[in-house]
Amino acid sequence: MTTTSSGKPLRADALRNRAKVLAAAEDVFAAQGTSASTEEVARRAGVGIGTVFRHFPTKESLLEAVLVALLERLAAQARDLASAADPGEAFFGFFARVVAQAATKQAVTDALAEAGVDAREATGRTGPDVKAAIGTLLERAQRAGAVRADIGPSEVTALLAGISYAAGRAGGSDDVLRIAFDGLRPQGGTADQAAARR
Amino acid sequence: MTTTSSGKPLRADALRNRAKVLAAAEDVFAAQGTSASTEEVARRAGVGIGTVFRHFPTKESLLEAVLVALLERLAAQARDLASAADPGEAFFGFFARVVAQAATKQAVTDALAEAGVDAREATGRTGPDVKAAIGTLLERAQRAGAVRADIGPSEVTALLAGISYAAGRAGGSDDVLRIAFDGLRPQGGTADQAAARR
DNA sequence: GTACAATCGGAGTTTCCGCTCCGCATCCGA
DNA sequence: TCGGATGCGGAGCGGAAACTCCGATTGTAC
Repeated sequence: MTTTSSGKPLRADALRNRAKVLAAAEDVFAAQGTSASTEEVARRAGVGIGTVFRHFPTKESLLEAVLVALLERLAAQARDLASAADPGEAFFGFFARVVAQAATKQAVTDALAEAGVDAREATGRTGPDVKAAIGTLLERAQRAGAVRADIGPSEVTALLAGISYAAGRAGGSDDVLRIAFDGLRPQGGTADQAAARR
Repeated sequence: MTTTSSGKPLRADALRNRAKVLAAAEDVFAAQGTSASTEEVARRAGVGIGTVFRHFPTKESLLEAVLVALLERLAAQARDLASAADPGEAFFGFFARVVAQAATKQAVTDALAEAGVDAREATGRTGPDVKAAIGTLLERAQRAGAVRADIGPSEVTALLAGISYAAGRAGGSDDVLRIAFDGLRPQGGTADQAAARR
């Protein structure tokens, strides 16, 4: 991450500017949505527009870089929790934390959706990372009996994106989260069986 | 809905064109997302751009009209199911139907989100309609013991929006739907749940 | 049938935004 | 310290999309 795509080492100031731009982009996109203008990012970063476009030749590539950074941070958080004492608590805690973040930062939701569908270039590389990290978190929780056994990382990621979306819009995210958690726990039987039993 | 905002009766052709524009807008926004151009809508409707802007002075107002139409249709569907034989089936069937629609029509998701937050002018009038219709559906299902008793229409609407969003992006919508349904059912109260709730 | 008003159509205007270009500033190796 | 290479800044280009305006057209009352 310290070189350009052509392999040349970057000058010190260029490296600094690249970081400034990335941080500013993250702020701006989080606050105003992904349709915020590149000029706004440049202003926030305290650099010229030309600088932004030199480091990220396309607005799409800038967005992608921001999303990748978000996803990497998510993956790191998930990995940190992989060795927690209580697997169930680790899994649900991670879930809740992501949703809480998404409530204010719309970009997180987009990032999660992106990770689910990928099709993008760079996210196609970190997307699986997130899914893998969530996967181990999920597996441990399942082995501990805290989470139902009949779902995989894809379903969790999709649900995460959906609940995050809901939390970002509506106010009462706690209740929705509770419903999702209950749905994720081991069920007393299949849907039909449960219905027949009552 | 047959007069302009100034109260004058509309000419017959104007009325026809207005309907054509609305239908075309619904199609276009469903297919290409809400960022589709007004010109595209006009082309699809077979009218000039000027006509579109006369009936809907702003793109936002056009979008709003489309969303209101969607919400009204949703509310009508919900009301029709309010007298179904099996309240649980009615509730979950409605839920599944909405999600299935959202998988292809992104606009539905936006409409639901809009209904949850409103803040808009016209949706502020039909949003409550949807919520009320869902409310009766929910209440009957709750009284029949098919849905947990500790949630209200707001939570259902939010969850509906979130799951619809997830279904529209990721592929495996069935599994996510299953998780949501299980979360919506009355909870038997596993040891963990009982411990967590108290 | 006629006249008038309402409506239509679409070229043109305005605004906004992604992106380029190139003279100037800054860095860094010798 | 000095010179070449690298990076910076921001005016400006190109195009897309929302919205306006007015002559042509069409519906409707009499």
